[in-house]
Amino acid sequence: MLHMKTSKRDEIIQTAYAHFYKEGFHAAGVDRVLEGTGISKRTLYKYFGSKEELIEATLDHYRHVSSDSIYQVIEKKTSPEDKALAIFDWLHQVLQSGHTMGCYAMKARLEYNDRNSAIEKKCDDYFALTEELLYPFLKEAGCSEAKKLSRQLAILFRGTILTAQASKDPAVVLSAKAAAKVLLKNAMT
Amino acid sequence: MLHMKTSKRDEIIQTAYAHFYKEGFHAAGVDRVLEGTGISKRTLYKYFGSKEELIEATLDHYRHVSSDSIYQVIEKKTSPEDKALAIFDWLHQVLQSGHTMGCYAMKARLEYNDRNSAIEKKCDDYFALTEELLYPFLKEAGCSEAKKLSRQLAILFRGTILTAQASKDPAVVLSAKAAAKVLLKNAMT
DNA sequence: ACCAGTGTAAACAGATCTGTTTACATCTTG
DNA sequence: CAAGATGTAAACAGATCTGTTTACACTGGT
Repeated sequence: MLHMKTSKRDEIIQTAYAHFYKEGFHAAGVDRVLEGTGISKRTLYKYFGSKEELIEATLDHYRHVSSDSIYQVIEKKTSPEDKALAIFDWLHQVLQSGHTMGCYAMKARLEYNDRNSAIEKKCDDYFALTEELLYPFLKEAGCSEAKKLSRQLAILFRGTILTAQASKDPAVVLSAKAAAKVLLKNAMT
Repeated sequence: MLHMKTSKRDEIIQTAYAHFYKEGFHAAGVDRVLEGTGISKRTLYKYFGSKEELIEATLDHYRHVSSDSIYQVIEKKTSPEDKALAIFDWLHQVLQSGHTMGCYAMKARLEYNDRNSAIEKKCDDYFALTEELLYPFLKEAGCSEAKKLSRQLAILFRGTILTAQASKDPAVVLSAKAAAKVLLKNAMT
């Protein structure tokens, strides 16, 4: 029973996630999200108090999916340097698989800037993940000012996601990874 | 006569630009954009065939305003290295003046991804400007692979705009500028 | 068999969206 | 003054938006 509830909830989240990702948050209405799923609006509004609450849930979903996917690539690397740079390998891989929709959280962050602080927070928390992911590897690699570098690489990484989405050219990622390598090498005193 | 026409057109563009920037493109309706301006919808649809055509015009407007603003900061710098890095000074200045709405073209690009190719193109052209702006300065500074570096710095810059918008912390820009300096120095063989 | 829980389907409310059309005011120019 | 261009105001069309409500079907546990 509780299991079925959760699965229904997840079903809604996944459908909504796909629609919002492809069409945008304001552009995709709740009706269209549910269209053809056999799920009624009533059910949606039972699990989620509002469309924006549903969006928050999809951001949680994105965080989990995205995190798992990145760590799968990281785990294949051995050295802490390679683990830190693996985010670029991950992105390159994603782009080559044909996914050019960019970062879900970035879309949400820009569409709800100064409009919904709960959504803003979920996005900002997601952004913070990149820095938190990088830090221990940079520390382990023995680089000076690991905190500062993790922030710099995270900034570079965000720019890479956006630029790769716009240009649809995976080579952008290689270019950015080369820059990341320079920054990493420079921090190794 | 022609002058008045143009001024009316510009008036619409500026009002629309402000609304779309603050509220988002799908979130701001044409009615709300015109509300309180004394301009009728009929006039808007005379100058612009559709809302999306109007959005294209606001992107042109943003390109001009933004370009002029950046070059004003660049002109104060003397060395080509400082001129190349001036985009970060410009951004820092913008943020400290309280503007935290991010990049207008970035918003448009993400909101109309795979939905309107004319808008996508205007945004992509805007993004390309950064690289085109950087290139001659890097070349003049005598750095190797100026093309590659201009792209890398542009990527870093885009990430900086996004991160600064989300964090609302101008210090992010200083951190990114430091990274840019490292990349620049590294390219000076 | 019964009842509570869970679900769909669909009408409904009230707002808002893009875009058109009608009617009327104002302003310039001959 | 008269003609034409340009503008506002406002109704209108038809679609879509979020969110609520009503009515009814199914299902599992006792």
